[in-house]
Amino acid sequence: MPDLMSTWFVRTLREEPAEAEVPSHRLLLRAGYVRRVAAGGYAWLPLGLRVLRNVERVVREEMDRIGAHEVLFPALLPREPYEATGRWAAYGADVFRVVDRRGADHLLAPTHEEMFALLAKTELTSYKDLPVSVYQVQTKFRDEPRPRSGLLRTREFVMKDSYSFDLTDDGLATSYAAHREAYLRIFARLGLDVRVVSAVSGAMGGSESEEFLAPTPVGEDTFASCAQCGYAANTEAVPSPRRTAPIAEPGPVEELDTPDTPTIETLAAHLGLPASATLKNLLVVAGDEIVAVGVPGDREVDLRRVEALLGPVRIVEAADFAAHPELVRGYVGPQGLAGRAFRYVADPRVAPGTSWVTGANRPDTHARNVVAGRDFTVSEYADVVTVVDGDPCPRCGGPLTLARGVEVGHVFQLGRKYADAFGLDVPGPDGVPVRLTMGSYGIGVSRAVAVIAEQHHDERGLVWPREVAPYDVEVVPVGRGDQPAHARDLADRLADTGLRVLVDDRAATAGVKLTDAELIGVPWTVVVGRRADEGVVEVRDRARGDSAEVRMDDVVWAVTR
RNA sequence: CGGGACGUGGCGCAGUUUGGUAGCGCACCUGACUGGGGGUCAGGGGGUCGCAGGUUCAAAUCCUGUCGUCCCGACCA
Repeated sequence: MPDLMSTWFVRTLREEPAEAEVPSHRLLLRAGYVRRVAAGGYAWLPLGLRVLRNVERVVREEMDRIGAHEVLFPALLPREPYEATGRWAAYGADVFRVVDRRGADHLLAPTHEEMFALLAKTELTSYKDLPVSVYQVQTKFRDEPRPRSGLLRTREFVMKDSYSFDLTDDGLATSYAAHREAYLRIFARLGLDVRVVSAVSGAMGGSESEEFLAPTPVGEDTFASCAQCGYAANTEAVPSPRRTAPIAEPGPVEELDTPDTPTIETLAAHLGLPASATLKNLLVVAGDEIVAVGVPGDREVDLRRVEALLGPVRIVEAADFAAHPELVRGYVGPQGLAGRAFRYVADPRVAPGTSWVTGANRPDTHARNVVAGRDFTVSEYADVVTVVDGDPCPRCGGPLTLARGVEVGHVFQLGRKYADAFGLDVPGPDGVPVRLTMGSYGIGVSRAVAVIAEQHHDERGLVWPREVAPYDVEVVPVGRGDQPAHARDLADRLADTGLRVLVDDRAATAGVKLTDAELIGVPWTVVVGRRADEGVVEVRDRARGDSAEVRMDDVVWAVTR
């Protein structure tokens, strides 16, 4: 049976909701797909729910195709398993915690690695049970610091998460590859343009990890790609090139009188040197330790990457300088840190043998010919700089291009982190216990709906890909004569063939109905108008924007071609 | 959490500077006309001005506090 718009309780909005900035948010609100309930919380209205279900259907079909088994866990989980892996503490403020009437701690699950590992522990009793992959489509909760951009970043969202269990590293690689392929099929079917990029694993732990980023200007992630060799990575995962040789044989360290040059810009201007010849030293506080981070002066320190290395940090403040008189604000140099207890983390460009102009640890004084490995020691090399457009590709050296994207999927080779935490073993063929290895794989299902809208819209409204569209066809009667009756009749016939049909039988003007049809974005609109009595209607293709006059008997053919 | 903006009928906004009858557009209801691109005319209903306290003869407007929302930064599907 076709659905009738006249009986709907949902209305389209003529004006832009003030709260919405990004296109997907604006259009999903205006077209009546969702309504906001709280910051980062949305109600799915009938149209939106149909799209969400379609995305879920595609995800399930492709997960089932690689042999994964669907289950469903609660979102409300006990504290203990998360204690075992250390994530009760590690997740910090990002997890919603609830206390029950007996005073016991629970959490609203941000992800389910622990629970699936425990399920595997009780259910998998032999090497013969492996490999196996299990998944669920389930609501996740994360107390995001800042919900944003409508459905792109919410505090409650639908995620497909799956987990693979293998006996060997090779097996894990195979399971990982199967998921990766399934993800590519899923996103292709959803009509999403995605890039697979190398990623850092973050809170999940594990080694190999790739993100599926959907390029869009409103994306929160920045990724780098190389047109020459196809390399692509989240900028947080792009390694810095190691500078190989010093430019010339450096002389001894020489102090320079450099008054009023506390910044790299003022210093470079004063000396007439490029900023890249200087060594910038950023001091951060990690825990109760001060760590110096050294990068070429023309580079920005990426604090996210520093935090990936050191945990949460803050930039030193006046009080820290007061507590450490040997640190001269604006004139810090690593040679002065030698012999003191400071950790010195440096970009690989600060390679042994390279020579720098840097602070002399005295007010208004810098030093030149300061050589890494001779005059100071780097305690640890790490990728801590912000990657910029045009940086060399770590694989082929070609120029990298930066672009923004939204993460719609992420695949991890977790390894044995969770298996170790729970003692996840099964007897092998020889009866000796084998420690399992895990992978974990996520797709942001509700986010995908927004990202599809982000990638598929025009100035008139949404333009859904066929597979996820709430309906296949919208039938719009225009005219007061026999058109409404013809429209109902045609809609019934279309629905009988299995098409999902919406009829705009509202008592509205043609303009309102046609404008709404474009806003709602169903792939095909059938306008039953002037020539309905002759059995001729107009079939419009929302994506291509064209239309054709078609005999009513041929509409099914026209919209399924 | 740091920075910025904003809370006034369902939606979009004005009114706040300089305190004095709460207003406009859309939407909604009734009637008539119109009928292939958000149509016209006439009539109508609907608002604790986020909340609490304070100042004042009088507060949407001034003061204090508080809650909420959005945007920019640090985290993730």
